[in-house]
Amino acid sequence: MQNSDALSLTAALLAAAGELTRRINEGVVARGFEGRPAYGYAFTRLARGGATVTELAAHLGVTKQAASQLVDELVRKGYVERRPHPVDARARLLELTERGRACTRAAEEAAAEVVGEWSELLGEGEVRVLREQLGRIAPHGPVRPVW
Amino acid sequence: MQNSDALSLTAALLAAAGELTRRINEGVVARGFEGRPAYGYAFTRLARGGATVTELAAHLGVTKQAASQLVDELVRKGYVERRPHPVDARARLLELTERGRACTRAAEEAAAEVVGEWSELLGEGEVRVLREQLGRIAPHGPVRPVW
DNA sequence: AAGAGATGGTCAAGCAGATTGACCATCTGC
DNA sequence: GCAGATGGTCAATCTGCTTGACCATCTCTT
Repeated sequence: MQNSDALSLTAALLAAAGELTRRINEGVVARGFEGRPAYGYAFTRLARGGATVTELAAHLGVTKQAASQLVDELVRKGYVERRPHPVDARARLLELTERGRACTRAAEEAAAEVVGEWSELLGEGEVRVLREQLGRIAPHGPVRPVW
Repeated sequence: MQNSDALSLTAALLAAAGELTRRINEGVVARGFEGRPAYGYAFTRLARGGATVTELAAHLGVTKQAASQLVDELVRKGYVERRPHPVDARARLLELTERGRACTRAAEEAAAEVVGEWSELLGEGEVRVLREQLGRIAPHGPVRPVW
């Protein structure tokens, strides 16, 4: 294997990830929600039961201040609520509103649409293999690309 | 296929792309070059003969002003030279310096190192299939992820 | 040959999303 | 019950990018 092939794999990964992210965002917007891709990564964390700002920050790989600003935005747009934490009076439990859950579903639909196209191209089994292999090579990769 | 699986494929793609990008950058730094991941995408364009700022901007998917600022930085650090364009007096031809080419080689080595690990995990053939499939599903994807 | 519009590039100002640093309230362990 | 750790916010700042304005040069049409 040539060294330069390794860079082309990087480019292919970034192209595929970028394309998918872009089209999910488009699909979400087309379904009547406003947002930027970062929302999705917050939603996937919040969807499995609430989280604190600090937990969300860790999930996103940003400071808690940055996560807090994002949450401000999500609250302002009606996707998330800040509720008192049941056992820790310092903390607040972030929870998706009904609209937040609807937006999550819209993202899933949009993603499924694109992946559906890919399945037609490669076959459904191949796409499944792709996901499994990606999971094996970067099980703890960052949720968002570094650059 | 469940809709939610489509999002997990997105996450896996982003994780793998982010991990690879991060490790290439680490490897480049470890080899004595300073930079951020964006450099690499500029280098790959400049490596195949020079380019103008406008062409570089198109390659990177940013405005020509942003590309010009990046080039300022690359020139300041000694990776790139602005030379007069042979046939167009408005334009300038950007070219990698010897140091710029060395940095490109360092990135290729670093990338090959990571991909080598992946080959041990999946097998070399599987990695090649991975690259080909990614190329098929997003042949015109953006060089950098949208978010 | 010349003028109009397109194009390459830069300067300047502003914005968005992130960071660092300081701070307060509350929790936890000795 | 006190000391230190932790959750969260406010404020200031930074970085990378955008938009808008502008000049020099190219290209097309006549």
